[in-house]
Amino acid sequence: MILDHAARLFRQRGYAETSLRDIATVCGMKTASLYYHFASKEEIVTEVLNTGVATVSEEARRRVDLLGPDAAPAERVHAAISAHLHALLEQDDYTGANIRIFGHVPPHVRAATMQSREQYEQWWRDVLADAAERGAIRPGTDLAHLRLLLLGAMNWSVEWHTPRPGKSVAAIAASLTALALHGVFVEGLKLRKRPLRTKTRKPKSWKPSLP
Amino acid sequence: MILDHAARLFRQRGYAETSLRDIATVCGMKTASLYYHFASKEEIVTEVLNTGVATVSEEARRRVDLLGPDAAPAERVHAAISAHLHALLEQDDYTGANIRIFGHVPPHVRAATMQSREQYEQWWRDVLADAAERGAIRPGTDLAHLRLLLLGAMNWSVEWHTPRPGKSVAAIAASLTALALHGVFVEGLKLRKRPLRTKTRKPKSWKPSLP
DNA sequence: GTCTATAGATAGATAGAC
DNA sequence: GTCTATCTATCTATAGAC
Repeated sequence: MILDHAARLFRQRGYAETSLRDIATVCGMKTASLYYHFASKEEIVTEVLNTGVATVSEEARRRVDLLGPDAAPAERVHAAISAHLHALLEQDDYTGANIRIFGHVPPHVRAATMQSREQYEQWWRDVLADAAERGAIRPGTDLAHLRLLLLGAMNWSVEWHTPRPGKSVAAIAASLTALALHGVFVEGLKLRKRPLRTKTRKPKSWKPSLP
Repeated sequence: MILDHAARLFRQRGYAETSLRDIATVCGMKTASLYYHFASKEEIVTEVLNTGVATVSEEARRRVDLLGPDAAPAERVHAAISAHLHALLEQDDYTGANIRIFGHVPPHVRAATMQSREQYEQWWRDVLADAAERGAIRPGTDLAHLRLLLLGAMNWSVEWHTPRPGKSVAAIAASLTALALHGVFVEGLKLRKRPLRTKTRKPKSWKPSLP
């Protein structure tokens, strides 16, 4: 399918960096043939963007609804995080393309795909507001910041995650859920004194990876 | 300064979406004049990217070092988060441009700016590893995930933050630090029963904003 | 449905006058 | 240092044959 190839290229290279010639080539055809199926590059990218939101939105709703209406808020948040990351990193290329190129498409294309994005964002507001109403979220928490920071932590993973055996997306979801639930710091702990060092830290070799 | 204008346009519009003509225009000159100062568009973007990393790196080290070597790990992490967000959203356009376009520049430009990025990333590893060694981080925490998720939550803010009176960057830093330290969920709580509803949730009007 | 051929616009980059 | 003029490449898109 043409859109599948387009989504993959957009996710990998970006919008402006992907020409119709590139898309046509991986589809095994010439540039002009694309115009039998689509009116313009903007029509192609609009469909890719909308499909991307639909994919992650449906997956997230499905996974959360599966838990039933009386599941613990923490379970619901974990399901939402897990589903979002799955759609973004494993399901197909549409959601990842949306996240990577949305801010780089022409303004009227952004406007045309904004509404579906907003609806999905609203669903996240509802999930967190529901948890708060049920008393599961610490009073005083800024729910808007919480939502934006969680979505940011997830969305940015398209910049650094590379599928590898032993590096499961489920583990990322578990890490982020744990972070959201109870953080990572030990509190009320008597800190160990900083050990004396003559050198800074182990200059151990590290693999290049974003960011 | 030419690079200042270039950084602003790259951050606002993206790399491919910003032409040398655009940069020249806001500089009050013609395209050809840029070639007296720079050899190519790639040279311009390389300098912008490297300056972006230098800015955030210097600001973060400065802010953390200011606390002294025996400051509590939580204080150091808060300073690091606060400095990163400040550089990204308030200081100038270089860091924001780096975050937004790094994944969209030609591969050899990415390679040429990778090293400074890696060094800054390594500094974050050191900050978190130091906190862990001092016993401040819950055992079993995946430090690589923690770093990537924190940087993601921060970096993604370039996609949604718009400077507005009453919406301080310090508040975002406080929210993320609180999230990292102790999370937002109330634990061991007897959950309130979900209130019965005839309709879903308030369909209240909401303002468009990313994501 | 896919092709060849090409139009029309715009990009990065260069030559040379001032 | 900045300009005008221009080169060359590439892009989106169209026309029309098969």
